[in-house]
Amino acid sequence: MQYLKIKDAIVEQIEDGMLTARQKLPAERKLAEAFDTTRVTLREALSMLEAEGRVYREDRRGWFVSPEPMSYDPTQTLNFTNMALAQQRQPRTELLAAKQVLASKHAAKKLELPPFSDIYRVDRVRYLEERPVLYVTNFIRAELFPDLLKRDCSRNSLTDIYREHYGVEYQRIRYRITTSSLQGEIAQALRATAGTPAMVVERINYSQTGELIDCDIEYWRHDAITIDSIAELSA
Amino acid sequence: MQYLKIKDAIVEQIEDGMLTARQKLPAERKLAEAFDTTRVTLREALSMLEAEGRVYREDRRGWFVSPEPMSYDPTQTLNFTNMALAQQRQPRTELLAAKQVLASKHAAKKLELPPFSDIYRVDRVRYLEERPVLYVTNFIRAELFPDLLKRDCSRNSLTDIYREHYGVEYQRIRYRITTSSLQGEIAQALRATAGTPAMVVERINYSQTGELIDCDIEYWRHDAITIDSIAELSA
DNA sequence: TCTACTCTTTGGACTATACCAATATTTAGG
DNA sequence: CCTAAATATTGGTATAGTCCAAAGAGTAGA
Repeated sequence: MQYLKIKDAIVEQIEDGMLTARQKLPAERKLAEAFDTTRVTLREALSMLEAEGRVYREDRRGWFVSPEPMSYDPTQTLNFTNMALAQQRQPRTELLAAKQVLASKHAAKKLELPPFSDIYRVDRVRYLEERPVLYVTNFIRAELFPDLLKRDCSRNSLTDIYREHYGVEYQRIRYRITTSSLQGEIAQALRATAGTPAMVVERINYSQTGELIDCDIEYWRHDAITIDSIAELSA
Repeated sequence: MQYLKIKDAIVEQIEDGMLTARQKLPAERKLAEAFDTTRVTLREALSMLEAEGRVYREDRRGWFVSPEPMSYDPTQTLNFTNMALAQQRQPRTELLAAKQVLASKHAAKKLELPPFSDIYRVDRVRYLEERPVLYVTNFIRAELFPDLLKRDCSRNSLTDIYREHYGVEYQRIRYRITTSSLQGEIAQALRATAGTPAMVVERINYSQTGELIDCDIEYWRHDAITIDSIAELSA
């Protein structure tokens, strides 16, 4: 089982600091030669390291050393930007689309609305140190936020807009965490190869008055995140 | 991209009910022939389905259709058995080892104890419908539970023993969720191939009096679980 | 009927190679 | 010096086998 040795060798180089976070590994053909094996076996080893979250790849660009994951507490309202800054990371957000649409079956169900209701849909990609790590889609009950899209969604966080312009704040969050893999446009937006392991966080958010506000689906590159939280039991 | 067609064909068969939960897929060689391709490509497709959580494999035994994941709320004290029963699933637990050991560096740190302290270590494998899905290791502060190992750990849940014999209950839980992959003994115990995607849940549990009781590391087959919880924000 | 041994099938791992399209790099041109 | 076109490199996908050890099935013996 030769790929174990390859794995270990690469892990050692990472831990010894020969390879540092976000650094590109040599080309597959070069690595395969260095380890005296074929690309197939080499890629087997790399895929395993990818599953462990030690390396990641960018589609057709190569393999890179994974940086430390960001710690994420779904029970905090802290938005991505503030969460990142609190951890001395460099966040950036790219707005892909913000528009009013008719609710899909899936979105309508999540928002507890009849099919084809008017909702807002906001798609964003979020970066850490210029690496795209998160693809988020928000579905928002339109009737709660008239003219939401006239606010500058590309510069302000949604939670800030909710609070400042509509007096609405998150009070209760239902979340679900699953593992899956990145496909299609989402994979592309994250510069990932289809099939890259992912962590999926789905949240449904309720306001102070118990009203359902919005829901979001987050696709994280799985090595970029660790969920970290505390639960108090009321017993 | 032929493996996409293979994926879709298999997904379709699952969704049409031709293949049902826990059913074994045909042998790789048969499938490869059926799709007119090589085993390498076929395995590529299967690995992708594995990453998506639609199929799983048992080491050297073959590929199977993933059943519905179990929903797991880390903020509930419900132990595995009750959680499973509440969801009409059939749980079983196998005790691998329960012994008093000297704390490893890692365990000592988690338990906030000096190195080489006396602790209990309990290793268990948990099954759903006779499929091994979870490998748990508990590290327990020995001084809080004299003679714990004389109780029947193989028949009773740890939380029950804590409560009934020592009057200790969980009050606060710190948890961390990561994705990784199964390796070595853990993979073996779960009948998994090394490298199988996994969800890792680490918990540190505190009692009513705020005292650190124990911690546990849970390795889940990633397709067997979805984390499902609610957070109330105190704002 | 149950156990122990044998044979066959199957998954895991690996070699060697090939083609294509998207990158990255170099070169030529304004 | 900057831009655009030509070229080289590289990752993604696929073919066609091979070898091995574990698992499963079948068989013979107690």
